[in-house]
Amino acid sequence: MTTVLIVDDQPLQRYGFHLLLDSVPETDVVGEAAHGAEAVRKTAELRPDVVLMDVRMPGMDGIEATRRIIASGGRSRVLVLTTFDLDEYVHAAIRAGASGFLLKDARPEELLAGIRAVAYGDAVIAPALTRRLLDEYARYVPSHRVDSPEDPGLGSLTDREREILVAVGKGWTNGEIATRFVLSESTVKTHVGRVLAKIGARDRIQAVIFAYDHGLARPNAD
Amino acid sequence: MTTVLIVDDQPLQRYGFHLLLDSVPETDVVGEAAHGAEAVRKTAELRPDVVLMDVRMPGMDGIEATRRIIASGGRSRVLVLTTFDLDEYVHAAIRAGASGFLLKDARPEELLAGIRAVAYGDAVIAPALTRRLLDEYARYVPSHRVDSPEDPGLGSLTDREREILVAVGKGWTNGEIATRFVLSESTVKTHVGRVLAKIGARDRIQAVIFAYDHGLARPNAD
DNA sequence: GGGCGCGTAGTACCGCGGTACTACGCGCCC
DNA sequence: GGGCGCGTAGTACCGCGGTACTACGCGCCC
Repeated sequence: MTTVLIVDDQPLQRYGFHLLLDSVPETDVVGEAAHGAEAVRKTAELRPDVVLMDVRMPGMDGIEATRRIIASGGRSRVLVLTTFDLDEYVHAAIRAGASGFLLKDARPEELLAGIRAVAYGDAVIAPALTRRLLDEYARYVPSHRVDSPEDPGLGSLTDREREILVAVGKGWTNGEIATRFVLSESTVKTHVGRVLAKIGARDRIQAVIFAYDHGLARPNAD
Repeated sequence: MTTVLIVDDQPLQRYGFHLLLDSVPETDVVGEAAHGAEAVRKTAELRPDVVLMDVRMPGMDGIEATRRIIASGGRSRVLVLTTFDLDEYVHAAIRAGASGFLLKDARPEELLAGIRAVAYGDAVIAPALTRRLLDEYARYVPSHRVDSPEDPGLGSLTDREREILVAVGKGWTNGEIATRFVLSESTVKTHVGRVLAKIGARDRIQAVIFAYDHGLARPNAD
């Protein structure tokens, strides 16, 4: 039996969730809360297995409430429900320690499966949000154990390529680099292309970021 | 109708998937492959909507096959199936560009829902794997911190424009910013254009440099 | 009530950026 | 002497980025 606390500022929405959860035997709604502060208080008091948390609420919102609930150290897990798939919310909620994110328009079975998974200690994310999460994950999370022999790229650059990267880091266009280095633009493109491939950058913008992150470019006084 | 290519080295396993997918009207199995190389070839030939990809196979494994399929630029999406929830596989598969990961012991409805989501362009992850993914994500992905008060040029930006500049500083394309901020690409272009004009940048590359020089962007661990 | 700033959104257009090739001279070294 | 890394250069092609507009709803304030 999974105990659930429903948190939403709209009574009708709470009622709907309540009805749904009452319709199956494995969940038991132990309480409701209309805003963040009440959610934090009732979680401490009722110790539900799962807190079904709306994000947008007057006063303390769902993210801050999640943060406090997780920080309090209880074993209640939080399943966040968002109407909009605004990333700021998702990021903030992940950081706050939520166990899942589903969109409010999820089908009933999805919601129930989500609650089941969260109660079990797993986590769930709505498919529509997962796509972007994976993209971002792939970009930021270092690929330990797989590749990266300590210096992904930089060491494999030739002297010329490093010069080119520095020039790119200054914000110069291919044409400007060609003029300053006395090369054809084709040659510059060839070099830039190789640099991008070696450092794993999608375009010169990410190369600029790479240059800054690796100390190849340094802030000017503007 | 979603067309599916089944990739698994075990004939019995393929047979099981085939039966399952044939049992519902919305999926159509257009082929099978017994190893990675065959999967790559048949994907190019049959152009299925979804490739159901086993990880562990003799010869070219599912990860490498996924990498090649995604790199080839077709519109086939890959749903990876793992028997074990080994992290190395998950990481590698995310980096390879897979649209989803499910455990082989998933319930039939989960698998079908997964295929549906992936075909639709979304992504899915088995709840048991999501937990760890979120933890790692929260550890590595930097939070959107908007700091740094008054600054020449910077002060004339509206809040929205400053948000856009920060996003540009992360190396995001206009399309990515539009998706993450839930805006049209036109709107993003309008914002970016105004930002460039206000800070006196020629293009977004100089805007990235500006962001770094003014502390709006900060190096990540990479 | 009208003006204004802001955020949103669209159309049209063009050029730079990036990819995918091929090519070749030069110097080095097995 | 042939292979190889490197720097140079070209062609072809396409898409994203950026510009130049217009437009409109909303909230604020004179």
